[in-house]
Amino acid sequence: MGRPPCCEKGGVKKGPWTPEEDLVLVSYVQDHGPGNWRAVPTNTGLMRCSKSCRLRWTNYLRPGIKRGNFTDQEERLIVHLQALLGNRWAAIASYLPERTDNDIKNYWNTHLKKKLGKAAAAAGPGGGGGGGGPAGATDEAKSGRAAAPKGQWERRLQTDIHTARQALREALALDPAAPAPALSSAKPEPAPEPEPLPLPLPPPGPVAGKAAAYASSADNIARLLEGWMRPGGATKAASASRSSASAVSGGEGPSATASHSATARTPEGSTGTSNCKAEDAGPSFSMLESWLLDDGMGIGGHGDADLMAVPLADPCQFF
DNA sequence: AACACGTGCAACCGCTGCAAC
DNA sequence: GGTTGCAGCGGTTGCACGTGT
Repeated sequence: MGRPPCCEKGGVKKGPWTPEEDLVLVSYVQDHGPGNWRAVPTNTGLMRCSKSCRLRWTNYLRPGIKRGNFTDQEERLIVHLQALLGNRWAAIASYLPERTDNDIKNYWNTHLKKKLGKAAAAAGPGGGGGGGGPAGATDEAKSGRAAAPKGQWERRLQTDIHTARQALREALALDPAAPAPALSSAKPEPAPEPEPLPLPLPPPGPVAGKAAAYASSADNIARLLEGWMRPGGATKAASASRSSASAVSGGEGPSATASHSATARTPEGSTGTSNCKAEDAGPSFSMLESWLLDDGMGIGGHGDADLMAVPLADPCQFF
C-alpha cells in the first residue's frame, strides 16, 4: 500500500550517469553479478538508487547491447510483435536480445508510431483493417497492462497465444505475396557465430556525436568489459553476464543464464534467441507457419528463434 | 551566424506482482 | 493470512543535438 518511493531519501543523485559511475557499477556487477540491486548503492558507494542502477545496467552497460540504427528486419519484427503483444516492451525485447525494452519503446514512440500513423492516414479511415492494426492491439494491451515481472509475462503470452495466432493467420491471409521460405523446415539451430561480443560502445552514426563526450569513457568501460567477458577472467558474475553475451553470440546454454535469470527479464536473461540476428534472419514463411501450427511450441523455447525469423507480413505495407 | 523548432535518447516516476517475513 | 520490501515494467519527461529558416 502506499509504499514510499525507493529513492525518497535525500542524497540520491539523479540525472545523467558519469563515466566514473558507470565504471563503478560495471565493476560491481562484474564481481557480484546483476541482481540484488538494492545492495548496489550501499556496496558501491554510488549515490544512486537501486532502480537507477538496474536501469543503467540493463539499458546501457550490459554487454551485448546493440545500439543505434534498427534494421529493417528489426523494425518489422517490432511492429509485428507490437501488434501481437501490445506495449509489452519487455516481452518484445525478449525477441530482440540485442535491444533493450527502453530502446524499443523509444524507437516505437519516435519512429514507428509516426510511420504507422502516416500509413494509417494514407490508408484512410478504417484503412488498417485487416492486419490487425497495432492500434487495436495496443488498446487491448493497455487494458490488460502487462506489468508482469519475472516470467509472468510469458504466462500471459501463453494465454494470449491464441489471439496472437489468430492475428498472425489474418496477417498471413492478407499477404499472399509473403516472401518465399528460405529456411523451410529446418529449425534455425543456434548457429555458431564467431562474431566478437558486442560492447556497450557509443552508438555509431548520427547519435555518435551526442555520445562523443562520453566516448572516451565508454571505451574504458568497454575495455573493462572486454577483460571481463574473456573466458579466462571468469567470476560468477562473468558467467552471469556471459549469459547475455552468449545469448548474442550463440548461446552457451542454460547454465549461463542460471544466475541471473530466474527472472525472465528480457534481454539479459532472455532465451537464446540471439543468434537470430535480424539481419541474418531471412524471411521464412514456413517458419511462421510452423509457429502458428505448432501449438506445443512454448514461448521462450525455440519458438522465439522461429518468430524472430518470421517476416512480418502485414507491416510491410506500412513501409 | 543566430535563432527556433523538431527529434532522439537517457533517465525518472509511479504502479504492479511476487516473495519473504 | 496479512504485511512489507524488492524487482521489474511501461509511461512520461527533460535535455542535448540536429536541422531548417
